[in-house]
Formats: sequence, C-alpha cells, structure tokens
Amino acid sequence: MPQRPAEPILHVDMDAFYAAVEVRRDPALAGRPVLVGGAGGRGVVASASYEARAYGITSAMPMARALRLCPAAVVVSPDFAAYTAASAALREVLTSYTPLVEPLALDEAFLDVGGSVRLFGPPERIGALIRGRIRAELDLVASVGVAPNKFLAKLCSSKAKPDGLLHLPADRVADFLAPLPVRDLWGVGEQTAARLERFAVRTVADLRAVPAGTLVRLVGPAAAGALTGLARGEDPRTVVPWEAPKGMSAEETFDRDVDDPAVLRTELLRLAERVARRLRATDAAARTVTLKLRYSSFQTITRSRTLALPADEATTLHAEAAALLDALRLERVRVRLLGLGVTNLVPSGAARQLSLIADDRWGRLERAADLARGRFGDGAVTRGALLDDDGPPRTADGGAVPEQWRGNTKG
DNA sequence: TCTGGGGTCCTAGGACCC
DNA sequence: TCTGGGGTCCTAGGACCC
Repeated sequence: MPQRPAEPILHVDMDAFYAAVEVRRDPALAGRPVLVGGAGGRGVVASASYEARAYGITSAMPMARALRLCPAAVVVSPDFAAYTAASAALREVLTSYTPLVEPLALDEAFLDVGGSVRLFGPPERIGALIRGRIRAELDLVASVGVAPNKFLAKLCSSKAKPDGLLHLPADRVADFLAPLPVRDLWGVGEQTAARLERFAVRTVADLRAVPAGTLVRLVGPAAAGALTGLARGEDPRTVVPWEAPKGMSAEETFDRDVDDPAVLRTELLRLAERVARRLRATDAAARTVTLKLRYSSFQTITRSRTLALPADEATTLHAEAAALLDALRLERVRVRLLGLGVTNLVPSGAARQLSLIADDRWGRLERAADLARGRFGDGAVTRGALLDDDGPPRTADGGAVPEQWRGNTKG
C-alpha cells in the first residue's frame, strides 16, 4: 500500500463556468466577451468570459457598469438548468477518482484523493487526468489546485487560473504564503482586509507577526483562531461528501421598488411556494421562518419566528411571514427586495413519524400538487392567488381556501 | 458603479433553566 | 435579600463565499 501522499487534496474549479457553457451551446460566441447575468436594470454579472474580463469586468459587477466598460459584450440570461446538467457531468468525472468529493458550488469541488493513488498515480497526476477529461468529455476548461489541505488547494486553483494546475508541496507552503495579501486567506473579505490594513497588516507575513490578543480584538475570537492557522498554512477541515442543508431561502429584487403591501403579500406567497416545494422535495421541514426586506435605501432587515412544530407547507410559511410583514406596519415604504427563508430544518419523515408535523389538509393538498407537477409539469397546478389573468383574488390574502387551487390548461 | 440570489458562519443580548 | 456562573435557545444583523 502506498502511503498517504503529503498533498492529497484537490480543488477543481471550472473557468468562467456559466459563460463557458453558453459558448459551448453557441459556438458563435467563442472568442467574444460574454456576460451571463440579469439583463434588467438591476442585474449583475454572474459569470464573464475571459475576453470580457480583459475589459476589467468581474463577477457581481452591476451589468450596467460592465456594459459601459465593454459595450460590445454579449449578454446572456442565466440558464440554471443547463449549468446544473453540466455540473452533474462534472460530478461524474470527479467521482470516478474518489467518492470523497465535496461540491462547493455548481462549478467547483474538493476531492480527497489520498486513497486513490494506488489506482491512478500521485495527486498531481490525478489533477491532470481530471483536467484532460473535462476538456475532452465536457468541452469545458477547469483549473486545479493540489495541496496538503482544502484552503491551500483552493488557493492554488485560483492562482492556476485560467486553464492551469498548481501543485504546492508541503515543504514550500510557508514561503508560498508569506508574500500573499491577507485578502487571499479564506474568510478575509473587504471589511476584514480594511480593518487589518489600518494596522498596516497587508500580507500573510504581516499577519503572522500580529500578537494573538490584538488579532482577537480586531476580528473576534473565532476568526482570529482560523486566521492564525491559515496564515501558517494549516486548515483542519476535512472533505465531507454530503451534508444536509441548514437552511433554504427564496428572494426577489423587484425591477422597481414596491410600496403596495398587498403586492408584497402576494409576492410573499410566491416565495413561500418556492421554498415549501424545495423543502418537500428534500423531505425536510422547517421550524424557523425568516422574512427579509431591503428598502430603497438598501438597508436590509430580517424578522424571524420559530414555530413549535416544523412546517413544510407554503400556507404555513406564508402565514408566518405575512404576520411578520404586518408587524412592521409599513406605510408607503419603498421595498427593493423581499425574501423568505427557513432554518432549523428537520427531516420530515422522522418528524411526521413523531407526529411533529400536523397532517392537516393543507399539507395533504400541497403534496398532492407536488405529485401533479411531477407528472404534468410545473405549470400543472397554480394557486388562484398567483394567477395573473382571470384569477379571482389576486389579493394578497394568502389565507386562500382550497377552492383557490386550480389546474390550468398547460398540463 | 447604485449594488443578484443562494448559502454558511459568527456575534451579541436577552430569556430561561440549573 | 442579594448574588453566582454556565448552557442553550431565540432573534437581528453582518461578513463572507460562489
């Protein structure tokens, strides 16, 4: 048995993933600046091809600004079904080398290949094999980091981009990290970097010299502990293939701010439907419901309530969120974003067995609607209150009665 | 340059219990 | 009558990640 390699962790990260999937679909886009994102007035860039990045465009940049930087860019609306399919194909490739694959997002994953070297060779060779297969079988490009732990592997893949592989041997970790900006450390974002900058802490070497007590005062105990380890290249996190989600949410930024409480209430029902369907699809139920609002000022608030019994029906989620909304007593306040989230998730099978979920008619009704949508498509069942056309109560009163459910003709 | 949507984790205060 | 400390849960907000 070969011993476990010193650098068993791989981070595989697709290059410009959404944009690359769009180029693959439409080869006429090849070589052009491509932006994937919301084309509406309030959209941001979700993914930019490297041709677009040459103009200074980065992801999360407002689309309007990106187009000022590069007016010739092609803007494509996101197609998450296509990205999810490509992600599944990626997963197939990765799991053929080890079952220890931990997806971080649709386009990136950690692998622990410590047990795979006898079959496939050393980790850097596995990284090269993976890159080759992604190019050959998916017609996409990935960069790979190979390192002793997750943090370093991810750092290496980012330094290898685009279309590269970087292997960091354990004995070169300290020298590799020392000159890097603190912003390269996992968990150091804009705010933390600015705070450290005020103490002239700019590089990892600078950070190593900060006394422990000072660091705790600057960033809090948890972050201080993590940063101290990361600055030395230490990261105790293991590769975990699957973990149950801890929360779910749906939110919407309106094209124009909304100040009509009735409209907000109706939108809340739409969001509750989305969240409840996902809960049931994953056999989960939630105890805590969180309402989120962002005002025109961009100030963002949340209000939450924890239920005695877990719920997985839109009717319950909506009732709770609407009560939280009512309690805000908004009077002609302009709302930019509305969101509904759930946390405190429990497996609904176990909960139902313990009668922790009331098996009421709403739950039965919504699960029946799930079945109908499964057989006849998403449009098969829609709430009366959410119909745009003839539907009666486009009112907001989600206290809908069962008769308000109606099949439409699309099924 | 007016800033998406989906997540995770941490902090801090108060309630409550032992 | 006044005073403890620890643990857990809830709520609100914020930083950070892709």
